[in-house]
Amino acid sequence: MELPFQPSQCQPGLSVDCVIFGFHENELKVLLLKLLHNREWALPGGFVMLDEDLDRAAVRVLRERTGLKRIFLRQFHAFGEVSRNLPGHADKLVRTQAIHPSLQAWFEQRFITIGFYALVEYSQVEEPHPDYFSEFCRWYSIRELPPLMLDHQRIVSKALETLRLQLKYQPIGLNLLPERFTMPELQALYETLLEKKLDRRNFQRKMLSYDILVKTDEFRQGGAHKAPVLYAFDPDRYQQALQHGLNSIW
Amino acid sequence: MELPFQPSQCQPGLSVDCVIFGFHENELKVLLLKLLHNREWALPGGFVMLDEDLDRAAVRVLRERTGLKRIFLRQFHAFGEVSRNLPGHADKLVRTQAIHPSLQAWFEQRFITIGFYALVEYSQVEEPHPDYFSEFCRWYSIRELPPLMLDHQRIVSKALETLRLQLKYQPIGLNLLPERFTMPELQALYETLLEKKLDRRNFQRKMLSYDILVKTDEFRQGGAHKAPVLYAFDPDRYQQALQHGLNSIW
DNA sequence: GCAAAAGTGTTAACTGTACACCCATGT
DNA sequence: ACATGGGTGTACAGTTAACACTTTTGC
Repeated sequence: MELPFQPSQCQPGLSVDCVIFGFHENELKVLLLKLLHNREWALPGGFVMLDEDLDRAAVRVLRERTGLKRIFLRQFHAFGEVSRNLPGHADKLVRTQAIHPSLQAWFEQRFITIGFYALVEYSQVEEPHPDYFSEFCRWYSIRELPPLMLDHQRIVSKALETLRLQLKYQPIGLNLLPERFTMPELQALYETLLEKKLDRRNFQRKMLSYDILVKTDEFRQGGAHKAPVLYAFDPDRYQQALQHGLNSIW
Repeated sequence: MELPFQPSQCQPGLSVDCVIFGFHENELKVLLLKLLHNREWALPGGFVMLDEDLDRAAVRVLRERTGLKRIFLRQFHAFGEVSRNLPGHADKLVRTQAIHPSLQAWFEQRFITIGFYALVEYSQVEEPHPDYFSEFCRWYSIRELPPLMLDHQRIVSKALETLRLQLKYQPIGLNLLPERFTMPELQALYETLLEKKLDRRNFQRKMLSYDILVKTDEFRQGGAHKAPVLYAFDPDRYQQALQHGLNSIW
């Protein structure tokens, strides 16, 4: 039986976990893995090779699960409470045959995990791939998450909190929306994240004033009403806005 | 010879480093440790006990170096590049007698460090205590830092960047200023961090509008001119402002 | 023609900026 | 008395929020 990784090649006691956000049907979703022989779900995660940069490990996990390379990925928190490592956890993994007995010692370690959050375009993720320990993947609306393993619920909450904080001061949407999108679609994203309605006209004006959008000469056809203009983000200006923020006090 | 810590009791390959900021004589300063038998300086840091929460480890480091307990301490980044662990580093430590040879293997590990930044009231830190590996401590203005060990320069830069980001959206000053302070003193802190002059009158109005200050009926006496009013932060409102930010777009 | 969605415009309220003026204190 | 720093006020400019009107499209 081939092992999914070599414990001797990995940084001990350290893992990365990715909260992968997608936006679909006016809902914010996260990609979760269904564990084998277990009713619980888990965040896509992995270990850090001894010769691998921390951030690269997160990129690798993301690539392996979604096939995507160029996405927004940001480190947001290190989770290091002793209590996040439940005593019987490794034992349970072996008993339920989720892992090979030779890996029990590895999973009995006390782990610190570095949380990353990723923003991906939902439709670009064709068929997410489960990892060695999981049965399959699924997108879940953050409003109705299934039971999650260990402290993964908390990790999702913290990621969401960080994402909402980002929304307040930085642009968002690139990586979450298709390359071309309409103003109402962008507004729907904001309204979902903010959990409140915004004025259509003021939203448009404000958004345009940030100067990160490019108006195309195309329209979203096929809708039941007036065809809305398609916009795209100006990648350079978007990056600028990410770095400097949209509205600082001083 | 007594060892300063038991490698077997510590989380392998993991450390915490604290960038401790203080404000004195209109300069932002950081507390640094002078390494033994070495011209380089280092951030106060330490290892994480196996039965110790990550955040607790940072609190402990801070307590051991400054004697302070109640201070602003925030995790800001995990530094995990492979390249931050220089090949000959452990060997050099042994050769210069900075560490006992029995610790060489421990220091040869690849380390990931979690960066924390702390805001402390400069005058409250009586006499900072060096640790086992260092000769003495000193406050350094961030504008003229001495040569720092490994990637500690980068850690300071990232902490400063984070602090300046905080300044843009959140209140600052509690923990950096004495309990009671004048408006011009608070302004000086902002001007130092922002590296620019602000209008005295507009600053006052804006600051008061945030509703996080309490005006006392006392004055700072002894100055050469009109005695300025002393203010204090309202702890509850300050906390609120920290959480919700001062001016969000939406 | 009507309802619903999208684009454009207008005004009033609010906020921020650039100042002027007065007060207190030590020399 | 005056120089300097501190407290308060005001007017103009710029921004935001609330809302009206017009256009397009499917039924």
